[in-house]
Amino acid sequence: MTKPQKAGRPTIRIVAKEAGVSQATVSRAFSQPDMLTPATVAKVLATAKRLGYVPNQIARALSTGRSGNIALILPDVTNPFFAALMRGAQAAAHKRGYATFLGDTDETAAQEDLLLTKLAVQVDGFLLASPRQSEENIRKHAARRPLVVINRDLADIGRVLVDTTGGFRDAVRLLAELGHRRIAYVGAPRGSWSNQQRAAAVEAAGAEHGISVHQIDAVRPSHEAGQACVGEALATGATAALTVDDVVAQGMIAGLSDRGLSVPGDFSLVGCDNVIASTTYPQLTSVDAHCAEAGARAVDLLLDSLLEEGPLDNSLVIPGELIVRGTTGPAPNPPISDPRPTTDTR
Amino acid sequence: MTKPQKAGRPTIRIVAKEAGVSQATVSRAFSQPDMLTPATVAKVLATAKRLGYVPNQIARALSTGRSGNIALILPDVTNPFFAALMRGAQAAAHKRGYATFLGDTDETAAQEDLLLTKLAVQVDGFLLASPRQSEENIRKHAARRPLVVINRDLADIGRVLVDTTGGFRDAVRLLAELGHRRIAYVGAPRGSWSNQQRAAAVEAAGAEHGISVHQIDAVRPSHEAGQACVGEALATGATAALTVDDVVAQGMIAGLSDRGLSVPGDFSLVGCDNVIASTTYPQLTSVDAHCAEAGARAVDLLLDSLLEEGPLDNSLVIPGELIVRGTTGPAPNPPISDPRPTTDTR
DNA sequence: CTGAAAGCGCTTACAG
DNA sequence: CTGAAAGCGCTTACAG
Repeated sequence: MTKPQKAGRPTIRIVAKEAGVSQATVSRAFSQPDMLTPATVAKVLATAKRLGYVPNQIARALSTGRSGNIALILPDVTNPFFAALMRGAQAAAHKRGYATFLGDTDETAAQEDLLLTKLAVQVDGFLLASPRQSEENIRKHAARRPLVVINRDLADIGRVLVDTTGGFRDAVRLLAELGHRRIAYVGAPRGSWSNQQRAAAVEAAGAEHGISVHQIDAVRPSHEAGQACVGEALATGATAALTVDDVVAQGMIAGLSDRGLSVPGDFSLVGCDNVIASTTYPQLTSVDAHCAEAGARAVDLLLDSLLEEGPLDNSLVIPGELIVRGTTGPAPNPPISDPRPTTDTR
Repeated sequence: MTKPQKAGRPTIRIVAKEAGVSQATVSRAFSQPDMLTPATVAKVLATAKRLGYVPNQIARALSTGRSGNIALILPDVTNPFFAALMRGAQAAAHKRGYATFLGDTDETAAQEDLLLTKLAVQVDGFLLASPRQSEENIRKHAARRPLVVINRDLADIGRVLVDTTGGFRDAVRLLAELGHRRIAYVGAPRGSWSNQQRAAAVEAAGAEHGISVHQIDAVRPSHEAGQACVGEALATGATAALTVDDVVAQGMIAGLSDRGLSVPGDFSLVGCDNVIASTTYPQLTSVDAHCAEAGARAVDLLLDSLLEEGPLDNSLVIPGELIVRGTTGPAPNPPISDPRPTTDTR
């Protein structure tokens, strides 16, 4: 086996010989220039540039134990929330000189575990978004490598939490003021922290305003699942729904329109994340989850922790607030009923 | 500086001592087990497992020159086309034991160049999707590392091309049959291969069917840009538009609805990619770009090429076909005119 | 089939 | 401020 592409790249030794200094000096010119005379640094850097020398990260990593990489593990890049999160995280990492591995777990705990294990040696730390895994397992991985969790509340583990409680409470209040008396909350996956948090907020706010809340579990936070939930929502007599994310809400718009029902005339809808919300038609009323910011702040938390000793135990809460757009309106009077209650939407 | 987390991980030496064999034998038990007695392999693997030993990829990479990593460089993960592409690529790479770096270039050539340079030493090859960079630059990088380009046609460089020509021709024919006589093509970015290909297909098919085609450049392939193009499209007297992707088409739906115009009653629309097409309202008629498949096949091409000698020169064309949904209908008679021709949509 | 040893390209105490 | 040398954890000709 030939070692691919080795031929062309100059090593530290070549540069040292060419510049008439030792390897150590070349190394220092790049990593600790203040240890050297400005003149030496200049000389080394100049010949390095002339030869096209770039420090080999892999060798550096083996020697120092630091790779300059992080990994972002998430359930599904195709979900706009995670895409935005990733964009924010990648940009923040790049700004601080780190490269980013991506691991898409396809919403499964097993893939999550596998990726965390496999990438461990190649990264200085992990970002784990909306983990589907057991707490015990997460702690096991966190003990091995610095790890920041996004949207899961685990004591003593670095975490960034988007707290949408306030936004959902405001949304319920808005619906109450608009005259809605029965509402639904559509969530998924059942075990996810974000979902539980939002469900609880809706429940509490519903009680406070004296309106009844029906909880619906979607199979997955997807467009299809949202569409498929419309029948159940209508069957409860709800005139409005809040959903775990905008994708599900958008699915519900489609499901309602399948039945000839329009939003917000016949039914009101509130989504969450605010990433595709402004692109749907009609534009979604949504709780802003500050996705990109959450990703960037998680990177900061992780990289800051790398500079210090001791375990990583910072948590950061980003409040998510309600953004009112075009899918919330007065309750219909009388409440509409499902025009095709017996038909499966699939 | 303490070397982070080094303490816990057993090395090959520990395993060798514990199993009573040499380091070479432990190494071979993992990478070339058929060189050893089954009994030896079993013994080594057992003690490795007992000690929790996992081969250190970094050390392996330094020694062999192969990292087991690839990088996917793309303009914007937030664009559903690229998100789907990435998902396909990452899954295919993972299936073959490779980890994937992600580089988001924010649609700029400079970031693209930077990421390609910085990641070079850490990867065995690159996937470069819809490059915004000069051909010369791409060739420079391709000479350094195996590289497969997606949606750019560069002779002698490995590439996967989604050929949507047929789909766009069919779309124009469909519009002609529906009675449309003036249509628009809305594209971006101007220099992109996909955009040029689609623009040319629409132009040619328009000529063939005797209908006039007006070309519009959107600033960026985004929802906002699509929305902003509606005025220009209506001003040309077009009754239908084809767009470079679904996001732009969705933006046009919004822009039309801003003016009280409905789709497909007042205006017909054809998008491309078919990734969010089924989630828009109304559902978009779109040309399927087989995004996930393109990503997966590009990975296969790249990894296959790593096994052989010589330069990488395979190209693969994936045809994209028209999927008719709800945004294409008969031409309005007479053609509608812009209800607010002088107002800026922004 | 197995081992001893050199080497991958860096970094970093330790001297001077 | 600079250098000689050991070491990071593997792999792989080369012997036997």
